[in-house]
Amino acid sequence: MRYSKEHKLETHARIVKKASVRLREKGAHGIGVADLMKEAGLTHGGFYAHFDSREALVIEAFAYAMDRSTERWRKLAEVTPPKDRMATIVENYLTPLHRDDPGHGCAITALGAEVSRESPKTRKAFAAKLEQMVDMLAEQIPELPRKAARKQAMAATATMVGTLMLARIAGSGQLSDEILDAGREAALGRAAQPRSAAKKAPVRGASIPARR
Amino acid sequence: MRYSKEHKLETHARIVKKASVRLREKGAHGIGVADLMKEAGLTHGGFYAHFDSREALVIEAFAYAMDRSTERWRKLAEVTPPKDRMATIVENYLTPLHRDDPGHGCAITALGAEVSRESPKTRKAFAAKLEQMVDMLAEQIPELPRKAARKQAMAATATMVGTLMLARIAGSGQLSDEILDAGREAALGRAAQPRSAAKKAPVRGASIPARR
DNA sequence: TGTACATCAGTGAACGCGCGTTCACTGATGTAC
DNA sequence: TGTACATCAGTGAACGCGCGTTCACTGATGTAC
Repeated sequence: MRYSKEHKLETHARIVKKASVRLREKGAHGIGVADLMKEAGLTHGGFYAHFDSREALVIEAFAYAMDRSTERWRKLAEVTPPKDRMATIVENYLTPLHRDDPGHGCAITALGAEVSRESPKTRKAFAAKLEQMVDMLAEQIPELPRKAARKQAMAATATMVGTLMLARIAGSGQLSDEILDAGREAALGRAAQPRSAAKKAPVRGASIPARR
Repeated sequence: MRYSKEHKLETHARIVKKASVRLREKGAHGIGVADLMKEAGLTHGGFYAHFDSREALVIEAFAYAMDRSTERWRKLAEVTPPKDRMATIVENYLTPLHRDDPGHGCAITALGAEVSRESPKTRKAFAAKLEQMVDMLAEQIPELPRKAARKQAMAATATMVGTLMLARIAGSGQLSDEILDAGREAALGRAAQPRSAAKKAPVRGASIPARR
């Protein structure tokens, strides 16, 4: 069964995409090559026609997840008035929906701690994507000088990531919602003027297609 | 070789203590039972005289790490003027030393994301310890009403945890230090008045014995 | 245009290895007499 | 006090299993003639 030129690329992309979801759900070591291939409708034997090693797939899948998030926030910012951009991102990030669906959510929260323990190659690849994301967020604060905007973007990212992680540890009950509230308020207070809608239920996915 | 009554308890405690370090360093699944026992100077066969399963040790080790951290911050607050307490904790938390020594550092940052994927039993045990830590921190903000203090404690914890995680992803270079700076500033700005020493090198371990 | 051959993405069995767990055994020390 | 026995923390071999990786093979389709 020999396939057309694009077929291999499509298959490769499908494996990466599915892996990026399952790895975020189960952790960087929580799912094996065989199951990852099954996700893409293949058997494990074909894996090494696409990747040099399991680690190579992990690196690609992490990069994919980070790129999708960065792109998602960038698009969300694009359709939002400049002064509300950071606030809108925070509100879309710190939601019960995001907390309860790590597979389609932020790779930093889901995999960041594990990444810091991986090989330098994996860690550095992830760090580069992290910096890209921070840069993109800094661009959403044009009213500040570059360096200050970067600092604010880093702090906002840290608060969002930390809050989401604490909320996931707490499960999905009252404590968890309390944590989301606290983090949202803190990140909003620092990020920008709270929008009029700041106290209403967040609207994640309303103006931007849900990530898949 | 039959031992005295206390001997088993001492051995048990030693296994838990050593495991809490190695698990924070290597991740919740990054080190095996045999190596954990070797850390305590024992062989793997004796493990099940002390624990029902590997997971049981993991739960104890996580609880131990969280208790030590909570106690550490509580003691540090005790020797600090009330209005500087949160700031002092933040300064002691967000340091290159802490970033580069996860084994003796915060279990939330090192293991939180993995915990959220573990069994409900493990996750709930960890969540209970997290809430204890938040309560302890809230007590360090007596000038606020209970609920507001809790919120602030949660937000500060989230910012600290998130910042430390981002800094570890970034390694130990310039980007990483920039992240620590940004997080410190954000957490301080929210936590309390920055101390006069806020811009100097942090003094982690100066007034409080280093954790071991 | 038609035919023979080459290609290579994908299959499924097999590999070596490390893991969590089990188990028969050891032997120093506590206890019963 | 002295002696025989019981205890049980700790040892090290063995188990079953799942993992990442390798490999001989397949067969539909591209290519050479």
